[in-house]
Amino acid sequence: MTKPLRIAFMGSPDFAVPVLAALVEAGHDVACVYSQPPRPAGRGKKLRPTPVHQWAEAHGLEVRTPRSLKNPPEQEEFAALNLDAAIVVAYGLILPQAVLDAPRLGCMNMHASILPRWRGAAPIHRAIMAGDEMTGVQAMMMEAGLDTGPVLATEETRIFPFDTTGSVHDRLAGLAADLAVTSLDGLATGALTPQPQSEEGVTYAHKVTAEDQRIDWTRSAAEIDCQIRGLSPFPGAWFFYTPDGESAPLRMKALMSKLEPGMADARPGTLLDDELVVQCGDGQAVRLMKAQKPGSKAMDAETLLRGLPIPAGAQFE
RNA sequence: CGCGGGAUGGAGCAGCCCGGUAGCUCGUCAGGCUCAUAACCUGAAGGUCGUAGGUUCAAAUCCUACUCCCGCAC
Repeated sequence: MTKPLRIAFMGSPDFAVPVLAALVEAGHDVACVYSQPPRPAGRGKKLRPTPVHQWAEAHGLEVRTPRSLKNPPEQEEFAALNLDAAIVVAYGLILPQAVLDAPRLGCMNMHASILPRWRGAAPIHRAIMAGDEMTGVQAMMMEAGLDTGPVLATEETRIFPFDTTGSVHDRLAGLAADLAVTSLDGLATGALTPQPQSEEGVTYAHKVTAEDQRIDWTRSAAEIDCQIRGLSPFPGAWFFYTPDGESAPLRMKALMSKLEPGMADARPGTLLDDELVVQCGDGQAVRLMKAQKPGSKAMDAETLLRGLPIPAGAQFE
């Protein structure tokens, strides 16, 4: 690094924490950390500060949690920080033009996809659910549009058949931390020049909704496998299973899977053996490697079946 | 006070409604069988039944409070 910069960090979830930590580690002067306000979350509706908020506080950094940056007083306070740059990672608030323009070098965003594919809120989930084989992180300069700005630097990584959103999330967070430091450096020295995004191949990574989470066993095995891994460990793909002699269906979460050969004449959702191989809609099948039943933790298939045997021929819905 | 489920040897569960000597599937250890094995056979160790009180001749089981965990909602 040439010389320390005076920066603000804006971020909220776990993904952003390693980036903040790396910037602090690199010796930059973090004048202020912006994060989403604490919200009622978890079981008893307790107010919970975001992971970035907690980390910043634990490390003695000033934290601001405005509900919005649209009002002038908030923008003036931001401008008064007299920043070289702001680094934004999954902050969750829209930055108005006045904020984007305030830092001397502008606002740099770390995004978890190869743009312009998967602009928006849930790029990792969407990339895995769509069956993408490659993804990555990018450093880009922010504009008014949603993830439309020119790109400074890219770090790619493969998505393997055994990857989940959790594993890719962690890998990308590490890459993002390194890339943020080098990109900020390159931006300051002029070694890196922002390049406009391609106008082709634009897709949007919409937030994961309740409809995305229910497994439809008539879909293809490949689609279901991607859905399960793309929603693992959070929020989890699920289905219903009603054990023999029970009236109430169990809401089961599927958290890891892999493709298996199916049976031509089996109905989708049928168990082909007593080890959680489930027939899907295209004649193929998926094996559930990790799952969770109501009230308990996620377990690997063998452990789950020890307490809850599920026989061949059972039906998932 | 948002709704509901749960806590039982190392792991996953049953037993609780209708109080009365702690059970299942695994794992571990020892021995056996086998060319051999994560396979099979035999045996053993291992639990103050989440914590604290209460009711009772007697509490895993009934009552009260608390702690932690899970799902939904958010």
